[in-house]
Amino acid sequence: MTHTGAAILDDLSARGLIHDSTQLGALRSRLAEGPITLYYGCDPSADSLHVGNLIGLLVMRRFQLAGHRPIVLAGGATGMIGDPGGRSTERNLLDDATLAKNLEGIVPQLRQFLDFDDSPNGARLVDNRSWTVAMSVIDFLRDVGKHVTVNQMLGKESVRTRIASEHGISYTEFSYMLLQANDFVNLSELEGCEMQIGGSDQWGNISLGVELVRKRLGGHAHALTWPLLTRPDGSKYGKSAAGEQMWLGAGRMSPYRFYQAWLQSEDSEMRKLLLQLTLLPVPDVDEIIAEHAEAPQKRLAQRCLADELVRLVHGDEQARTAAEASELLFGGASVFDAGIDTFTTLRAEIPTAELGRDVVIGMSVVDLAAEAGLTRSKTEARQVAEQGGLRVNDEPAAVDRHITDADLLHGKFLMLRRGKRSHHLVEVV
RNA sequence: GGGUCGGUGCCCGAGUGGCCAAAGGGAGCGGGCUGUAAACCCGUCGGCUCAGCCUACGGAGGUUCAAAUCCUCCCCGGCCCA
Repeated sequence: MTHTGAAILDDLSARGLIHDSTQLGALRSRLAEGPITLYYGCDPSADSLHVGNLIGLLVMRRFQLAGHRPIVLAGGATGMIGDPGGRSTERNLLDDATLAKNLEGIVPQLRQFLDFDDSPNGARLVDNRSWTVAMSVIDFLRDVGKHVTVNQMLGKESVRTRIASEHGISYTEFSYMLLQANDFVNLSELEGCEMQIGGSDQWGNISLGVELVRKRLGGHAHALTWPLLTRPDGSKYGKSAAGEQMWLGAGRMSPYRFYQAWLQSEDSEMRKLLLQLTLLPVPDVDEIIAEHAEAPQKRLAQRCLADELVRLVHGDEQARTAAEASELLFGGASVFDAGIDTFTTLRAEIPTAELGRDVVIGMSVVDLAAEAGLTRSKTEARQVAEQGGLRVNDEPAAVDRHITDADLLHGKFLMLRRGKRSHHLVEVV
């Protein structure tokens, strides 16, 4: 067990994970007294979590490893309302069925990060619908609304920007922060929860919750936020360099694609990413960075990051496969030496088109590239071929190249490659 | 409601009867260099049955041998007046 007691604050600080917080001194002495219960809210608006949730999950993990008790709040109720922050238009309300389906996808992902066992610091998953749905309007106004002034609410950045926008903000979304604040109160009462954590964009909502807990219960309430993870150009780490949404669900983004996305991180970002997105001890990270600096072309740091993350999100087995696939596609080995099991593995990791044998044999590469989805059109395929960027089984293919039996490896696989980084597999069925 | 300016390819933006699939820039894509990077250089950048054809310049009609460019009506946006 690492960083017990208050030492975890020093670790978080060393990783650059503390942005806003309530009185750090008070929090430190509280943590020194013994295990604390804390919570982190996830938005269940999709059936998978995404990179935006990574830091939260990991910070929860760090606390759990330090002996504290994490609660994941799946915002079933708040998810139906929608946080007004960061968006310019009204959000669609989620219905029960969608919510249930989304939770089904998210729960297994949470289990990858946290131990949900019976031990004193076993994680808990709660849904705020359990105390929100049953609450009457009268109770809400009396127990929550009464303690918060509209002046306070209007002062929040998320509300201000929405009021200034042409679409405005509905009363429903305006109420969001009250529901979230009420969550903290309920978790405090029901679970003895004393702290809420979240990204810095949540600070407004979180601090309101802290105030409400203090007013309503007179109890302890602490809060901590981390800075939002951004790229050097200021954009969020929500998408890969290729522009794909970075989901944690294998069904939405294959482990290989996920691995590749992190592998392509910039040198200048590596220390921050390793510190904030992995559980590697700080000294180890510094060692990796030092070694990386001596031979950046080896991309040791990127490999460590990608490997750690795939292992955390998808497990050891997937991390191994993703690394293997990457080595095969980029390591310089010939596809002619690859066994059939390798193709079977690749098949699950990269886009694969299934086509009939009679269709493929005799087909021109240009047509095949377009048909397999490697290019958007035949014209594009032709242009890529003319510029020497189209390959069949790693051999440059001219525009007039046609597929023959000899091109089918193991009698059924064919590797199409566009440029250096884009691969499609064709499987004859 | 009146007036006025404008709506061009993924985005910005030239073009005001033929030489326009339409300047220039950005993004994208391929090549070179390299580290599956950054920067930089070169090329490419609507589609197809590709020396040609088809579809495109807000929408629908019209004038003309010929329209993104002219005319009519309609839709949408900016600004000014009421």
